[in-house]
Amino acid sequence: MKRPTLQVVAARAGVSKSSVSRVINGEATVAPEIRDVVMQAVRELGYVPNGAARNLVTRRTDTLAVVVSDPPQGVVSDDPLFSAVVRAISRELESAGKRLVLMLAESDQSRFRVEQYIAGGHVDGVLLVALHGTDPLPAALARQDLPVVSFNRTSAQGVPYVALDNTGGAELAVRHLLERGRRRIATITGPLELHESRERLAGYRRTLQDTGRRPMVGLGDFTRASGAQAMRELLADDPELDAVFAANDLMAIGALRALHQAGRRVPEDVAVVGFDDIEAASYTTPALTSIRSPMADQATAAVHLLLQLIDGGPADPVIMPNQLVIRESS
Amino acid sequence: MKRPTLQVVAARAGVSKSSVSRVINGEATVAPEIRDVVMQAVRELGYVPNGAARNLVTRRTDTLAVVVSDPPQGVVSDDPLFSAVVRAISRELESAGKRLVLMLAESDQSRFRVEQYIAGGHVDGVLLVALHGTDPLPAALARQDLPVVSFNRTSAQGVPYVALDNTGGAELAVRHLLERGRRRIATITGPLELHESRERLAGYRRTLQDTGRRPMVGLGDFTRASGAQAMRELLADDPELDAVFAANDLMAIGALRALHQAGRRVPEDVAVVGFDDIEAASYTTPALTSIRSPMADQATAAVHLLLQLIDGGPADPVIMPNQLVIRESS
DNA sequence: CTGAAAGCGCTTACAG
DNA sequence: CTGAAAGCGCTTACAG
Repeated sequence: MKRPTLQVVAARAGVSKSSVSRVINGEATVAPEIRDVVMQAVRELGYVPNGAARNLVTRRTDTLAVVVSDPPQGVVSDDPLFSAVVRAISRELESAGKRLVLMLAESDQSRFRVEQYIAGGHVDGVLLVALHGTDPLPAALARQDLPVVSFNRTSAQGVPYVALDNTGGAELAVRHLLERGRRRIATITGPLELHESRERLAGYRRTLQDTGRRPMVGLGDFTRASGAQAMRELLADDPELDAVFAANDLMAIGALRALHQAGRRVPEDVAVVGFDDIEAASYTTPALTSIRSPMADQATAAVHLLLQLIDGGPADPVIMPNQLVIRESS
Repeated sequence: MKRPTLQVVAARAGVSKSSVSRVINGEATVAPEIRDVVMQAVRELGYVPNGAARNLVTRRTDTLAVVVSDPPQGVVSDDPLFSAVVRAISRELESAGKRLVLMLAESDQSRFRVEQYIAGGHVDGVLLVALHGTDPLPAALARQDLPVVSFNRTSAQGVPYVALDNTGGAELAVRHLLERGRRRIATITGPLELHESRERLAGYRRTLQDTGRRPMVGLGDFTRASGAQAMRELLADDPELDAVFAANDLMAIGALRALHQAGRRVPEDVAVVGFDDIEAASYTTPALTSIRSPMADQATAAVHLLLQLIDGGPADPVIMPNQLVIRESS
């Protein structure tokens, strides 16, 4: 059975299509008796406006795209934070009466599809998550003169963002290790294509440098396996190291495992600090000290910024502060 | 600057709108020279068809909704599997040229919004994830005569599903513990509103029953914290228990921690088996034995089933088998 | 405050 | 194979 249209609601209510439309859209200038008879008809017929027809004329879709631009290995979208971020975004959009189209851009082809989709006028704005520094997407989207907000800092000009204070977070971590009396503090980095990885590394370097210590850098890619691998390499390079700052918790968990296998006690022999404070950080043995990133708040802020931008408001970048959470591993 | 329409492409190419439309949609009956001149104009103008206008007439949107019907605590959407599932679905849809609208239905209000959205003709089909046994959504959606596939078995009649063999998985786990010579095997359940929780519990009960052993059931809700809590209670009830089957890995991880704190060695004193085989299972100390659920395959199968249904094909339920992965904890 | 009419940008029979 | 015309289901000036 076909879905009823405005037309048939109007017929049923004995008024014009215009009036039905006005009632549906809650316009003030409608006589109460017309409102009532229309609402009655709407209810009886189970009428719901056709979205496509409405979008076509209003040029609004009340839909925002969340584009996760992530390499195929899934640096970000396999991350436990992914759910938290998507969830927070979804809730925020929901309470604003908007919808969320999720697109993963893992390849050039899918990146192209994203652009096409956006160009097709399907969404009112775009939230970019997990960009590489060299990602072509922000620039491409900015060209479409559609509101865009990035969840990371980007190299593209004029794309507003809501970012973590990654440098500051790394400083917190390293300073904490120094205060604990650690002398040989290594770091395990995320993939260096990502801004946040570079910033966390920079924070580590700068803090060590201020105290005249030598940096020791192991390369990871934000996965547990890479954290374990980098830890083994760091131990081989300097068996005397007494602390490690991993640029995210997953790698810290991998490092804990590698340290355990190498017979090192944590924190007695080697102190470990992670970054993100995912739920799993409380459940490792020993429980992991970490830098808490307010991901949910960041997501909320990003959505707000985007909605504000869509309404023609200003778009000043936002930097979210972090917090050190001390547990057993340091 | 306004986006170009079919109209202006036609003018530029010196042909009718009909012809442009045919070229865009790749119809065979177009003269090569017309095709060329149209493609040229499309390229020069950067033309992309307006989605709303197209949807309005074709009645297809090439968009599918993924509805995560989850209580506010987020039993499922905070789960590490959430990313894996969403990711697999997204990839599969992408390769089929479809889009994904993600909706979380956490309250009656948001459930209503989901229904409205679906009724608005915005999507061609719906994939339901994480249903309670009593969730009203499947029935409500089925009434809209729109293709629906559930990621769980549902109580609603006529909603095809792709489910795990939860009962069989639980049997694998318990049988394994019995083979290891364990005598007092407890279980920690998921929230019993969820079908899968009940099925895993049923598999546990049946297997124990077959060997005449007494069931010991602790109630959890799929979170780590609940696993730890249930483990403490089970230990208080029966300090002699020598094995526990947790209905998911997160709870198993919580249980490991509680056992550690209670001074029990794993697996010497108590063997532990989880369910799902999330990545974290390999990184616990000791590494966790688990039942591997082919979540990605399940997601792929669900998408296939839905696409098939949309094309008017049959919709036979699918049950995915599980596999025991033995590690150090048992 | 209400209604008739135009129009949003496409696709699709229908002639030719 | 191509084009003119109708129509998808809405909203929105414009009269009244």
